[in-house]
Parts: sequence; C-alpha cells; structure tokens
Amino acid sequence: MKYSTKLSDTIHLLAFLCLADGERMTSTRIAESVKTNPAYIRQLMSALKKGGLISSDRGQANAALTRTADQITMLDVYRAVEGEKPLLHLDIHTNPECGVGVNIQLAIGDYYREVQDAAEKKMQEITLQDIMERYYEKTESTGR
Amino acid sequence: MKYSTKLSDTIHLLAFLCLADGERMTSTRIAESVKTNPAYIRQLMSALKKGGLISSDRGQANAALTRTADQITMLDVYRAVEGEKPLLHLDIHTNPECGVGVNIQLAIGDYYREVQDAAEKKMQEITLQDIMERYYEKTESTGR
DNA sequence: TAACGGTGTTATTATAAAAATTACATGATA
DNA sequence: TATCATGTAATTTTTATAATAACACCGTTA
Repeated sequence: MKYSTKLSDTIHLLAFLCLADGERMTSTRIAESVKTNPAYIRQLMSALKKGGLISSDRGQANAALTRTADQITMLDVYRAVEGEKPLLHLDIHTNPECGVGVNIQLAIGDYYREVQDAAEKKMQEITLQDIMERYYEKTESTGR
Repeated sequence: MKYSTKLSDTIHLLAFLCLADGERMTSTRIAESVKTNPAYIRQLMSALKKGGLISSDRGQANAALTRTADQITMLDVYRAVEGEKPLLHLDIHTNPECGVGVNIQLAIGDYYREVQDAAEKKMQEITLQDIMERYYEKTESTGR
C-alpha cells in the first residue's frame, strides 16, 4: 500500500495554524502547501477536533489550537489521526491449526509492545513547540 | 496498502529453524505454518542469507542459523528484511514552491529520526532467544 | 435575503506497497 | 534419471491509503 503520511501532514497543518497567528487559514490554503485537496485537510482537522487539539466552526475559517504548542505532543497528534495503529504489524493470518504459529505470534506481540512503548515514550517528549523551533532554524539555514 | 508483515513472518521462520533442531525444514513446511507460499518464505530466507543470519544451499533443505539465537536481535532481522525503511513516513510530495512545507518536513524528519532511534535501540535489546523463551511460556499457558 | 465562500462529512476512485502466485533454471539425492 | 529441493525473477492480486467528488449546512456581506 501507500505509506501513511497522516502524521506528517497533520503536523504540517498544525504548523500552519501556529504561523497564521490571527490570520484565518482556510483548508484550501493549507492544502496548497501540503499539495493535496481541501477535503483531506478537513478530514485531518476533524480528527484533531475530536482529539480536542483544535477548535473550529462550520462555515468560517477559524481553526485554532486549544492549547499552546508546547502542550501538544507528537503522540497526541498520532493518537488523534492514527488512533491505536501500531508501528509494527503481526501476521494475524498464520495457520490456526499450527500451535507454533499461534504462540510465536503471541510472543512476538509482547515484544512489539515494548518497541511501541519505547517509540511512544519518545513521541510524548516531542512537542509541536520543538518542531516549530526546529522549523525556524531550518528557515534560517536554508534562507527561505 | 497492505501492512508489511515481513518482520513477523521472518521471526516466525527463524523460530521454526530453532525448533527444528537438526530436522530439515523445507520452505513448503514453513509456509504451511505461516499460511503463505513457499516462494515467499524463500524470499525472506534469501534476505536473511544476504544479511548473514542464516546459511543454506541450493537443492537441499538445510537452512540453519549462523549464530546462536541470543546473538540475533530483532533489529538484525528488521535490517535484513526491511533494510532502512523507517517506521514513520514524511510526506515528500508537499508543494516545493512553499518554503513552509519544505522546512516543516525537514524539521519533522529530525524528530522522526529520534523516534526511530528509540525504537531501534529497543529492537536491538530483544533477541531471538528472548522470543523463543516467551514462546515456550505461551505454549505452556495455552497448552499447545 | 440571496449570493458566495467556507466547513463537515460521506462515498467513490485511484494509487502504491505489500503478499500471493507463477514459472523455471539449477542443484542434491536416491 | 526421476524427484524434490532451492534461488530468483516476473506477474497478479490484495488492501490501506490519498485523491477526488458531491453536497448539506453555516456565516458573512453586498
């Protein structure tokens, strides 16, 4: 399949809201930067709204963060748009007749959980603020 | 797309080799447990061989680990079958005309690297031996 | 108040990365 | 030499995703 770029696109979107600073950002405008279509952006925004990360209203372009950027973690965003989707995937189609297959996948699952926890712990340490600061550094070094 | 289950299937495969203990395992036999086809198993084995994790010969079913299970980490297996494929994916199709998009993706990439490192560090701590031991516990508790 | 431009949401289509499958050359063994 | 195995490439099918289309509904303003 295609790789999911939901997390990347959603952070991109949030960064736009940070940079907007008062100016109203339409889904069309954001979509131009992400190079996608407005409906997709609105779908991501819908997930963010359900996750309590942004507020918005029907009929007018007034989306805004509900908390400051330093209080929004990468994990918050991941949960909002990807839910409980794991980074590593078990093979759930092994032969159920074979006890080895069943139990091995269970064992692997336990350790995938540990990897997932390590990744999520790190994601929890990274805030939108961190990313914005890194962004400013990049704009300076690349000169645009 | 489909989710990749290469890592899971390859660990499954390696567990089979561990359990075989002398008895020769054919790709057909392993494929039955994983519920896939022999060619796919051989593709995974080919990757393991290139990665130096197993030895095998054309014409005869004699695949075997090149080192003991406690010296094969989950990261070794991941590298062998998935290479440098990251767990999180940047959106590389953003509008190049938009400096915000370009620089935001660069900033996100820096932090994805940190998440990747955290996950890989954990994967490096997990050995095939660990998984086999957990497997034995599972077989006892599930009674098969 | 009607036109316009925006959001929110659902449904459908297209894309792309994966597994599944097919095919076959080649080697080992009985 | 027949049989069964590996190694590998090419093709097809599957499926999670983004892309797209469609439209009801809301606010603003001319």
